[in-house]
Amino acid sequence: MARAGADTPRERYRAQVRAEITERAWEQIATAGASALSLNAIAKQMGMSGPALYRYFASRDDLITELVREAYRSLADTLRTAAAAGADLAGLAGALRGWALADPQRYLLIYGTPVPGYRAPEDVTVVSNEIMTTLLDACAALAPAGPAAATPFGAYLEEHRDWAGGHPAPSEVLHRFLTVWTRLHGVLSLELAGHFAGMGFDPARLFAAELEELLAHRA
Amino acid sequence: MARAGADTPRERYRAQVRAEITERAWEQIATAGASALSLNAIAKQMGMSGPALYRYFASRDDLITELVREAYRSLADTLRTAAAAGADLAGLAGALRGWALADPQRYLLIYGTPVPGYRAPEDVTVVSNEIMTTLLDACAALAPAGPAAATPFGAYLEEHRDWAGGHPAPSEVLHRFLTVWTRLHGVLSLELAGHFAGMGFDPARLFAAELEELLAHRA
DNA sequence: ATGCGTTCGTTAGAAGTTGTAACGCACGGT
DNA sequence: ACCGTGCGTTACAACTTCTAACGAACGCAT
Repeated sequence: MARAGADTPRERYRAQVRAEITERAWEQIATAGASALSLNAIAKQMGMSGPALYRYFASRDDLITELVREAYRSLADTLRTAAAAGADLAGLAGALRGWALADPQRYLLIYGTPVPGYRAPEDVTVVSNEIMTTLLDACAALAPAGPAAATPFGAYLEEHRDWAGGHPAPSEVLHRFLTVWTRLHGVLSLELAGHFAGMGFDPARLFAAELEELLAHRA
Repeated sequence: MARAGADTPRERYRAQVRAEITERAWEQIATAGASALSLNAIAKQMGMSGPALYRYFASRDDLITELVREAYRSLADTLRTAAAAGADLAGLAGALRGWALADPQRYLLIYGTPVPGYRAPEDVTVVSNEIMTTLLDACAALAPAGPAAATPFGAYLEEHRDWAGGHPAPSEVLHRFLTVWTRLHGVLSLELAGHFAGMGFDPARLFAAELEELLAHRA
């Protein structure tokens, strides 16, 4: 009987083939988007017949789900590594932007347009929580959060802070985290979607300005 | 010879069929997303054979482009109407959110994940500019913009304001518009993508809080 | 070393998609 | 009343995902 993390030759081969499949899939997604991902094309690139891939992924959606998993894990690793290296919120924001620009479609696979019916599997919500916790920690480490930081929405969040998973941060910091998240995503996603393309200014500067204001008014 | 806006019976019929096609297309997109749009399914819903639709749209991408056009026009009309009715920036933000929530996939068709190679046709950039101008006007009408509003990025924008199309607003207002746009989009797109789903708080409150801060610190 | 079972990759095929080609028919302007 | 333009049809090509059945190779156990 094969255990979960067993290391039989068959499983090592299987893991390697799965890795090559996702690698080719990332190439396709980067150049043509997730909707254009073709199992047949991947199979031909690997020198196999189309149906062979179904030994490794039950369906196309299954492969995409694995890609979503990888994307979440990659982002969580990137942020955790940066935080472990002593990065503050500004450092994490920079790491986030770098990660997103390295493969825009990978970022958009997570935070872009979702398929209406799709439900993410349980394990990605765990990694998603790790990402949010890393940013939340950085927000908490920023300011002593004097009483002037109190906001009406922060007070409202006091009664709706279950999503923070028992994080000890005061509700003003939760509010702070949400503004950090939404604002960085706002600039980043519009940049990745190309909406600043013909406008002539450097999106990096807008991102930096938004981050600046985020660090200055620590309301 | 048929002129551009002619009203021959044939053209009226053609316009009506095209309208019904896009209507069915919007239904499909709303329930299954843009990537699941099927010309065949639309044709069967209308009681025609598949290839018949190619008399009205040269390709699937052509249909989607028309939907993008309709979405841009609809949003531009919504904002222009609200502005004409005397809505200030807060009113426009509310109109924007209402329009987005009415059909999330329609919003995401414009501001969501783009297909890497896709280039929007010229006429949608015109409507897109109208949308931005409406918001820009509302930003300009807000504050007298005292000298305290000057920002480094605003100064940078002074030399990169071609995209504003000769709008007379000072560069600080241009910066203000960009923050309004990116922040509202940040909250809205994460809400529409369902990333606040399991978190228990009301996204409307976060949107309102972000708008509040946008109106308060008119930096 | 020699089975034997699991797993892999194959081909064949079903059901779906977009899109083209060729064929009538019916509508509308002259 | 005619006659051309445009519309809808069926047939087909080329693609997609995905299932089914078959054969071969691989690895574990004896």
